[in-house]
Amino acid sequence: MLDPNILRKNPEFAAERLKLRGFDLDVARLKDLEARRRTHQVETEALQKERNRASKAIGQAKAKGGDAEELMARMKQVNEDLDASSARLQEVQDELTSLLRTIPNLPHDSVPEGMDEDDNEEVRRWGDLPDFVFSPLDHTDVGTGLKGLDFDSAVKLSGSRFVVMYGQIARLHRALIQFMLQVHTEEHGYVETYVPYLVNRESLFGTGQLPKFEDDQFATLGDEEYFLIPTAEVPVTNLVRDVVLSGDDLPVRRVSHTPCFRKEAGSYGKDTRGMIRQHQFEKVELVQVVEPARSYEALEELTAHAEKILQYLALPYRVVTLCGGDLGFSAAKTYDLEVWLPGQQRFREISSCSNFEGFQARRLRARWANPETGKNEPVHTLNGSGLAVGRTLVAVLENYQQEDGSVVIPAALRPYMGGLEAIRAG
RNA sequence: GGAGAGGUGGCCGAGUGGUUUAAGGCGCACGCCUGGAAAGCGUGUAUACGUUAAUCCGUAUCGAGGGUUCGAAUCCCUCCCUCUCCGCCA
Repeated sequence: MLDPNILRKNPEFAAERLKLRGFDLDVARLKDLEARRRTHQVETEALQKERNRASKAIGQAKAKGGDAEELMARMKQVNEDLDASSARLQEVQDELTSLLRTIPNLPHDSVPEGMDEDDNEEVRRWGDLPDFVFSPLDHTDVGTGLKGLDFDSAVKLSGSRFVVMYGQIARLHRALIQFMLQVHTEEHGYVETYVPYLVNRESLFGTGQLPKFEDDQFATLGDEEYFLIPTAEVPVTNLVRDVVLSGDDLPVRRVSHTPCFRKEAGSYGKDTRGMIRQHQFEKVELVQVVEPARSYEALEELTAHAEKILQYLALPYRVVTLCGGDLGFSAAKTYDLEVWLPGQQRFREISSCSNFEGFQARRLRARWANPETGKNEPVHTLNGSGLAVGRTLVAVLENYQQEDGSVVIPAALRPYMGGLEAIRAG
């Protein structure tokens, strides 16, 4: 949720910033609703004041054994007016709230203009693109060739957009998770965090998936309503919901490995082959909760932490700043890490690192006691994949494939693979 | 699945229809006291919105929503959540 004071005091400014992401803020409607809210609020409060005063007078009169009939009769009219007035106020407030909830975050000043991913701005590249003497396969062919990936069985069990893994490939997948957790906890100072994979409606609202993106979420059937988490961001960030942190608690840095479940509604026919876009995938997620003044510094750090994994794995990648039009609903600024996939001859997203500023924090009522102002103020929240495990497996299979169909195991992963140096067929 | 208890400010906790304007305590902040500290004493200490130059002040908020009433933390209804015990269970 945006800071309501910005919308109240300077809606033109908000509209200007929102234009950058292609969102059209109806300033006239907003102003009209605000004006009406104010009118109805003043009116309602005046009537409430009248009621409170009269009630007290009645109480005092009765305490003295006096007669309060006349006063009580007069209150009938006041109460009727009050009912009507507060109904009008409620109506306007509901309309304002639902409008407010559909407004995305304001992009940061440094966010480039643009409509879609073609307008994203490349910040830097790391690593040399591999030079294959043969024509590299995509991960689907590499994995099925090694009998480590099985999409046909997954279709039987569940349908499309799932995978079954066997043997050393399944183990490699697990090794990636262990390796990522190891680096982030031991080298980057994150606290390993285990969380529920089923969450309630309130949690999804807190991080911004609801109410707007309910169609993308899997939910359980039956009396109890649970949503399957689309990312660990949801449970981990919601840990600070309704919490007032002290300055000493900050920054909060948590890393969590979870499966993620997404309907991928609206991406029918996109990436149907292989394990790029799955309904279920593993991810190691980095979450930070920081004091507002430090959040952009934290975004750079968090992005570097995610990059470190790709560097250890010697996977070439680039960093792009998402343009306004490509920015997620809750984010003020996002860097995507895109890894090179030789099978597709292109860079593909493997991590998304975002600063949400106070947008999530206001929804979550996540605050900190600012020693300078002496007030409880919204914190800033950030997160980023460190990394998407399935896609990292894809990148390893494609970048480390050999002409004979085997896959060399990156040196950094060998300790997690019992020293194994390559995965071979048979 | 069954039975019971509970939800009040940053925390604990009193409060069964009207001086509750939410007592009291803890914590915190400031002051007094002190050579310095502790103890003690005093003052202050929620959020949002409205009003305002600012203060004052007003209104709302006692898990949520609805109802009864001139008036609800308190009575009634519905829902949510937490805890305890029993049963089942990896």
